[in-house]
Amino acid sequence: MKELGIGEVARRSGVAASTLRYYEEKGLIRSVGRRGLSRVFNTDVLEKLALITLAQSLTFSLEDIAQMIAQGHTALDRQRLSDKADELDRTIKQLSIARDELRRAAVCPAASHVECPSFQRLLKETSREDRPHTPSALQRREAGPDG
Amino acid sequence: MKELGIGEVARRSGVAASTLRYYEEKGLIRSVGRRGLSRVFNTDVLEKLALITLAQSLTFSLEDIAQMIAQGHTALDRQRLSDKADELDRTIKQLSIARDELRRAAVCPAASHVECPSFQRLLKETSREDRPHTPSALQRREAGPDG
DNA sequence: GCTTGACCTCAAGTCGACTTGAACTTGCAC
DNA sequence: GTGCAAGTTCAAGTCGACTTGAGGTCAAGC
Repeated sequence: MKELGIGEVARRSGVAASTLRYYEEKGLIRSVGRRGLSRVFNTDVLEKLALITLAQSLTFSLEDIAQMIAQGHTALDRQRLSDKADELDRTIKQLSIARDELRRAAVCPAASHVECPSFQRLLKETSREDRPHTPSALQRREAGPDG
Repeated sequence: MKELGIGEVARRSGVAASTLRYYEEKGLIRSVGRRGLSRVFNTDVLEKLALITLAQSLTFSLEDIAQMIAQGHTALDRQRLSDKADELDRTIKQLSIARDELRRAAVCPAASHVECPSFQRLLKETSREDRPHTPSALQRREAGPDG
C-alpha cells in the first residue's frame, strides 16, 4: 500500500488538507505516521474519505460517522442505516409535496401567494405535526483543496 | 383585526418570542406599535409567520424570504419558486437513490460496508459531479416558545 | 547560506438562525 | 407601595463543520 503526504491525499480525495487534519483530530481517519513533522497516510485513507463523504451526503453527522467507524460497522449500524433510510423517506415525501405545490404556486394567477390556493394547501400540509427529520449538508465544498 | 402581545403571538404561532424579535429586526415581520415598551402585533402576523415557516421548510433562507417579502411577491419570485422547485427535484432524486441503496446496504450480507456492492454503487453515484443543492432546516424547533 | 514550498500547531474566526444572560421598565394585583 | 410576571435592549454565546491566520519547522535547490 502506497504512502501519501497530506497534499496528495487532499488532491486525490478533493478534501482540503485542513479538513483532513480536522478529521484526524476527530478520529475519523488515521495517519500511519510522520515523516519529519508531516503526516503520512496509507492509500486506503482515500476509500475511508469516500465513505465519509458519502455518509455526509446521506445526512449523517460527523459524530454519527465517527461512532460507526469506531464500532467497526456491524449489526448496530445496519439498524442505523435502516433508520436513516426511513428518515430519508419521510423527507422525500415532504419535499415532493413541497415541490409539487411550489410548481403550482409558480404559475398561480392569484395576486399574492397568501391568497393562492396552492399556498393555502402547503400551509396546511406543513403545519401538520409530522415534520420530517432534517436533511442537511447534501454537499458543500465549493472551494478546491486547501487554500 | 385583533391586537396581540408578543407572548400571545409566540403561543399561537409556535415561534419563540426571541425569534419574533429577531424576525422583526430582520424586517420579516412588523409590530404595529407599542404598549409601553411592549410590542403590539396585529393578528395577520400569524399568517405571515406561517408563510415564513413554510418557506423555511422549503429551504429558503431568511434572507431569501426577506427579499421576497420586500418585493411584494410578484413575477420575480415566481421564478424563484420555480427555481426552488427544480432544486428540490434534484435533491429528491439524489435522496431517493441514497435511500434505496441504504436499504440494500442495510440487509447486505457483506462483512464490511466497504465491500458491499450497494455501497460501492453509492460511492460512485455520489461522487458524480451533479451534487444536489442543499436542502436544510426541514424543520427545527424541538423546544417550545421562548425559554 | 538562503529562499521556497510544503507542512506543522494552536487559537480564533465564519456562517445562519437563533438563544441566553444581565440589567432594566411596565402594568396590574394585592 | 410593593412584588411579580412579562416585556424590553444589547452583547455575547451556541452548534457543526470547517477555514484562516500567525508563527514555526524542515528538506531541497540554487
